[in-house]
Amino acid sequence: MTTGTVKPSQYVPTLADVARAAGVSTATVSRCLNAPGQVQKKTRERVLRAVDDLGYSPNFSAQSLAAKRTNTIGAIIPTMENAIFARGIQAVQEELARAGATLLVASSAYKPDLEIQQIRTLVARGADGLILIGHERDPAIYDFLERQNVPVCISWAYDPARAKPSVGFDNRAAMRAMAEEVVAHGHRRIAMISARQADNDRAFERVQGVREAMEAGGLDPADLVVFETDYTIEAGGAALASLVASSPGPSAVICGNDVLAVGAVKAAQKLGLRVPEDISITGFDDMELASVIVPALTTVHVPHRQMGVLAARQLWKMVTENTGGDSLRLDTELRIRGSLGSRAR
Amino acid sequence: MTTGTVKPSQYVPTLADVARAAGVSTATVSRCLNAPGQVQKKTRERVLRAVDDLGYSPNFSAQSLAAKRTNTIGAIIPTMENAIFARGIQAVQEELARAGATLLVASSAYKPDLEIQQIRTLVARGADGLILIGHERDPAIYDFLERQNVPVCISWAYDPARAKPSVGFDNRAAMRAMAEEVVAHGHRRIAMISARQADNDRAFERVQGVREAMEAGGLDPADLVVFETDYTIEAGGAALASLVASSPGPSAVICGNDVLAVGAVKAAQKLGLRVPEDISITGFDDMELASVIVPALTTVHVPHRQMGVLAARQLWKMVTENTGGDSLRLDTELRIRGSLGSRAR
DNA sequence: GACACGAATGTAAGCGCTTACATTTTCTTT
DNA sequence: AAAGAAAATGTAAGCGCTTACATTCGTGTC
Repeated sequence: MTTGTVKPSQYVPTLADVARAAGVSTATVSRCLNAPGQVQKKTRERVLRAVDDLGYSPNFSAQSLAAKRTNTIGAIIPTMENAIFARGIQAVQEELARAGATLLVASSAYKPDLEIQQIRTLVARGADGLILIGHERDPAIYDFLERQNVPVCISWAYDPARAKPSVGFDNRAAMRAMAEEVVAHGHRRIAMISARQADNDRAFERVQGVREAMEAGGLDPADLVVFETDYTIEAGGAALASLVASSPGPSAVICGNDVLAVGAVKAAQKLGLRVPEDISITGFDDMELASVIVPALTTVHVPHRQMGVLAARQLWKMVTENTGGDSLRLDTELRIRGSLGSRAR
Repeated sequence: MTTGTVKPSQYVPTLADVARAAGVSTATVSRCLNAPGQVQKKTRERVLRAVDDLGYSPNFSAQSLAAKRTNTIGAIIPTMENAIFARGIQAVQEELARAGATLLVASSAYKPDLEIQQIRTLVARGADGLILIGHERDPAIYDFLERQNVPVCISWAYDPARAKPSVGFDNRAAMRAMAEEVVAHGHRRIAMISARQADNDRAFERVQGVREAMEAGGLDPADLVVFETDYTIEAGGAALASLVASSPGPSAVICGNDVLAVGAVKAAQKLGLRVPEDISITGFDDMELASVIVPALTTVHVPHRQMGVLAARQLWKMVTENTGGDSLRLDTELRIRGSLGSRAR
């Protein structure tokens, strides 16, 4: 069904139209809108009425071209389809809205080159600052951001040793705590399902965390079998199937995130394995899914919303005060639930 | 940890700098970037080298101010935290990227006035077109969009009788099919957990669908108990608890979406009710959660990704060809799974 | 070799706004 | 009531780009 063909080109009023209608200069109108305190009440009312009458709304491009600010923050996340990013980014948006700024979201699908392209796009669109996930990326792009004078806040990671401030958690320590718990449950044959470490420093850090825990527990970290795959339920399931097919199969499988873990649990059950009696499985993130599944997932709780709020606040401060930012470490918490049991078989 | 204090104000090159460096006019540089065919190979190479050397990238605001287009589409969804919107919107983004356009996402938290504000913001930012969820909103805002000459495509709903083209599914028919299945399973005491109908035409349509199915099945639609609440797992659980506490309790609870249904299933189990032996529960959307939970959710499968792709394509066509758009109906499908059983008690 | 013609390039006028600076008005102060 | 200070408003110069129109260049034709 076609609802029309060619639309008439409507007239959109400009600042100058409002000024004319109100009998003032464009400067006064501009001030009415941006610094109402500077203009007399009587004039202001006249101008605002004209704004209303004409249905004027400012042109963003002109505004930011003239003012050299956009009040816009860009965020580039791996994907919106993972609820944890969606939730964190929702919090960022709400916090920025509170400060009068807008959020531009792009996703990189975990691809470094796509991420670079998105960064360039957002900067070209005049993002006043950027929220990026994880520290690791081509130094050239950091140079570019430096040159363009665009402040950056890293999230979903914490490492005060890096050049850019980060608001997040220590992926390695968090996963180490989880793995220590697994070791404490008597597990010796431990395997891990992870995202590709090469493109993802959080994944890398988490694997390191497991290795550290093994070492601390008297196990040989070289024995850790790491299966790298996509962050999807299906991939997690396939990974688990492949891990248990090997000999000797693991008694505990530590997953890089909850999505993988859910896939692993379902796959294990489909193979006739009982979780946790026959095999223990752990996750990371504590998304809703984790406590809905049976057995509930033992996982690492990450305060995604809070992280989003704090990252937004931090970055906005850097933008408005034109200062470098502070790094902020958030605490994660172990959530021990049904999917982790003591050593089996 | 503070990583810096005051940043030096770096110099960002402009078109004019590139022109000077390459020894051509700004017009030629502009053409090199936007219509390379119009400039001779030799000149083009010289210009592009200058672009590279200087690390030039165009200023978006200036560009769109001059060209009066932004190549930007805005989308306003109720929330990013519901995976189904995240998924649909991710598809929209990918499809638009393919066409060389960018997506701006805002969320309204299901609040009509917040949505209006977001619409105005996006339009002011120069969105060339808008994707909105559901048809129902203040006519004044449609007038505004008409006046601003911003094309709109509605999604997550389908109703060719409305003024704006929609790419989505028939919420009423889809839910009616689900409810007919419930009735066919012998259920007579049916209750529904829904989002607030006043603010949400999809919710309203779904309730109507259930009523139609009851009528068609010889039941009195007035007997339908509708419990309105937020779209969260907890709210779904609370709603279920309250429904079963009433007398006579329902033998089947139809939920407005999967999130509510998951909450309902968990709550029922916590109350010692077996699903579906003691009580049947159905959902809507077929999100991942639906097939992960035990028992798996009987629900209505909605092709969210495809919907996103088609809506994006439709809207972009409206924008570039400056035409009215077509409405497109997508099919939903019943997914009968473990959570629906035959009449109990 | 002069001419016409299309292709390549240049010139310059905006796009709609902000803001430094100039000017006018209003309010104090004596 | 005059002078000076402070507040309100106006003037106009950009911000960095696109694009209509003007100009120049290169080529083929006779």
